[in-house]
Amino acid sequence: MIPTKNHFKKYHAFLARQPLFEGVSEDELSAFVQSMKIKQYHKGEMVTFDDHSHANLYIVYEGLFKLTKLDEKGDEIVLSILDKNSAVTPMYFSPYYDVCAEFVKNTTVFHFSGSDIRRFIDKNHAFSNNIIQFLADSVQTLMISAEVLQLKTAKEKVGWYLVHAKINNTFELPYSKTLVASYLGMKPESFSRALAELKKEGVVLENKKIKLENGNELCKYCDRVTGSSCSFFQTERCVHD
Amino acid sequence: MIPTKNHFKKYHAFLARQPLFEGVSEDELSAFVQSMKIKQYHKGEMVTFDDHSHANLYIVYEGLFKLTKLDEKGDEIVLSILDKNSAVTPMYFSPYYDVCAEFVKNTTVFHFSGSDIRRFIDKNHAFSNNIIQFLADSVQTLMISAEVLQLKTAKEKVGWYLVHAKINNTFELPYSKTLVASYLGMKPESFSRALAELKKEGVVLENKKIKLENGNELCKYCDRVTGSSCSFFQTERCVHD
DNA sequence: ATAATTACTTGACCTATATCAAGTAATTGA
DNA sequence: TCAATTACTTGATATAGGTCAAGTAATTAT
Repeated sequence: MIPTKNHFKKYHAFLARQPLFEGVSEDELSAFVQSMKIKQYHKGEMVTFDDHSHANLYIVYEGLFKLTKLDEKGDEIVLSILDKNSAVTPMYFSPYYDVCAEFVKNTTVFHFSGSDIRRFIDKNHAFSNNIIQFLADSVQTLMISAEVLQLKTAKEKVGWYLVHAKINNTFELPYSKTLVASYLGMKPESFSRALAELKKEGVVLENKKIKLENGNELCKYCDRVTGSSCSFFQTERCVHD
Repeated sequence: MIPTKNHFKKYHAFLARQPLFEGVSEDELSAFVQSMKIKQYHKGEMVTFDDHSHANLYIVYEGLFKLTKLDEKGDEIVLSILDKNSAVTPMYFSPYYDVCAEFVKNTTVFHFSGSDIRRFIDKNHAFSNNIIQFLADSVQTLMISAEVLQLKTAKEKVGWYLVHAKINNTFELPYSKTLVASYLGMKPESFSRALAELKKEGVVLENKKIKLENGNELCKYCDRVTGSSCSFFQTERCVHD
């Protein structure tokens, strides 16, 4: 699907808000919108990147899906959860690396071909730097995930996940328990039991809303990078130094 | 330590061989060598990146160390093992992300300051693209590690690690069993038991040398990305399609 | 509005790998 | 070269979280 003139302004404005396009001029951004393709996926769909789609860069306009890696036995790991404004680019990966996108909701993604992206990188310095920052963020996120998945107990994993919702002030679990559990590398049963443990510590999750008795019950589950965007950070209320 | 004129040519040649500097002209490379600093670390040393060293890019000239993340209990995960020619750049990471370098052997690293690297990226297109490729490779490696660590059994993890040595034709375990075990997120005892299991399948590890009865015993532990550089790949001897 | 489906919970039980312990083998360093 | 240290192995035991089962609650679709 090619964006109609009708929608052009809307998409332009959407891209302008993306960190990937920060510092990119209006004119240059228009060139991006011109080369952009739109694709919709249905809830329940599972798509693997083939040689061709490997070369693309994707930005989620609307919806929800998870990037997973499946093994022969049918077990899966969730590499990341992507929703509105998330981006993913397998374009620099080996074409033999087969990840899978599983769509949790009906989803609209914008994508750019590998050759277009390479052209933009070559002539647009801000964009090139944004790509570097985007990849570096991905590296850091994956390193933190590795740490969470390998070092933390079930209760600590859930506490760690919930503390994000406290820091961004939504106090809400953004996805279903099952989805979050799989992202944390645990089974829904274990997630449920971990929540029961946390309840004893004053952390209650009631229809996706997190309620805290004193307000600092989740601090012990926080990591420093996440904590650095907390309003408590570097005050005496914060556990980090 | 600043490189002496004496060593200048040697270091220049070393950098010229690094993928990070591929496509960078001789002259430009000389500018890199000028701005380069050298640091040596001793076996057993443990160093965390402070606000300042966070900004650097490091390349290992000689030696061996592991990048780890420690938790309060003293448990650690090994994010990567770095030896000659390995590179690492925390420069794009949050200054609050505290990883640790543990030196396994006496090690010499070259490093470049964040501001120098940013300058090089701005004026050198090939270098900028190399940085993008380097970060993308890191992302892919971390994703594959996540998969190996979460989805595979102890025996599968060890088999997966050993298959690399078959594919690169060294048939040698490059590091100590304990180090490899920690990289695979397992204890030395489990590594030892996994090796005992593999022995039953015809895989023998004898003073770091891998011996195979038929030659294809490790193929079942291979992943497609690793397998794509195997001489069996896309022949009938390969398990991948 | 109601049936069907999916999400979540709780209990009983199982299993892979960690832990602890005690030993042998290999490496390092005076 | 020999003592000290570190690396590795093997067995016994513990445990966190997975699996299976059966139920309730919440969504979704007709």
